[in-house]
Amino acid sequence: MKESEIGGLTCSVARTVGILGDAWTLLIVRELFLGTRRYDDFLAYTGMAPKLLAARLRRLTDAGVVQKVLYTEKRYEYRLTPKGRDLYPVIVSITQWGDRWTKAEDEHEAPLKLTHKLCGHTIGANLVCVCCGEKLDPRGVEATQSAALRAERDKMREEFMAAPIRAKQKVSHK
Amino acid sequence: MKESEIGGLTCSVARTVGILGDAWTLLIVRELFLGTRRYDDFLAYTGMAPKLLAARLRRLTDAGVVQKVLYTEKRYEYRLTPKGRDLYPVIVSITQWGDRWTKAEDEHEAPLKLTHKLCGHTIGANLVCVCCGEKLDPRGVEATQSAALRAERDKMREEFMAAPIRAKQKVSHK
DNA sequence: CGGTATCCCATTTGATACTG
DNA sequence: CAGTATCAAATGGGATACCG
Repeated sequence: MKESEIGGLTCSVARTVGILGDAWTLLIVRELFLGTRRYDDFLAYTGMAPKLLAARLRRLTDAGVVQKVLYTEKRYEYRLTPKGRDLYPVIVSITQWGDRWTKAEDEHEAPLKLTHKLCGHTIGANLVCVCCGEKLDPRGVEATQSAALRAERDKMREEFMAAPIRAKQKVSHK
Repeated sequence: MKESEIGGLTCSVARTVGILGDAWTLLIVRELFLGTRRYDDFLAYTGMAPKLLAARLRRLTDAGVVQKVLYTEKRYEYRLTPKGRDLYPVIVSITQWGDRWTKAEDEHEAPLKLTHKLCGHTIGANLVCVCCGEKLDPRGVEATQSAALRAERDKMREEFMAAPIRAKQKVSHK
């Protein structure tokens, strides 16, 4: 399979990854949440090549995550749509994981401090069950695959096993 | 800047993205949370080339997200470390965003149903403030950059503006 | 089964220049 | 400011071979 085909799979992770799944795009999303809106600012703060930025912004607008908004006669800026703003939990989760696990020895301060306006405290974000409000962890959650997802995974596995080399190996054992 | 240098920045998002920031790696992490542990199973369920899988697994083990565990005399399997397991909020956020926004017209069922064992209900995960328990959204949170982050961003911007072409453009306006 | 190594072509990246 | 154009270099990815 090609990287570009990942977005076409049944899995929600795969589909999301098909839109956001590269480093530059995630940096762009970070910038959007920091308030960056202009082409040159994205260039300046991410350090990426113009061609790449253009391609990524097109992908994000095509996906409906970002929209081009006219802000003067002929100047556009890029803003998150509601769909894009809904990526907030994703970017916060990523940020907090980075804070917890990638901090350098001599760093005592998180690069980005998130303050919750409502209670005035620095945020530790938790992922909780909407239903009962308890914190979620892998052990407390059971994942059930839909019929469609299971079918697709089984098919991938079968195709993998049926590859010429694998098949030949099986035969050679007789 | 090169994509490979992103992980060296001050920003937590950039550092995390330096480890996880490509489509294949995120699919591998998905598989790990689904219980996949063996090399060939990763190949089968992701459809990626062996060379790429080897490179990604090495990066993940180097980063301490995954560890190789001997499960027979000479067979290794790949498991999430505590650092890796802590990626759960990231992968769940991604999954749920995909469920909400990338579902096809004729799909009525989420590909992956997450059931919270404690309360027995399908999960809708919320990101909440640890302090007051309220749901977090971009508008309710204020992001403050650390001195180090601000310095790095300013430097990037300056370097960008100082690039030969930009400088020349400024001069030409005289 | 569980990988690593190699060859090879297609695509992408990234630095820089150029344009409206 | 907001992009396109160009081009050399790197990476991707597919097939297959090979080893414990």
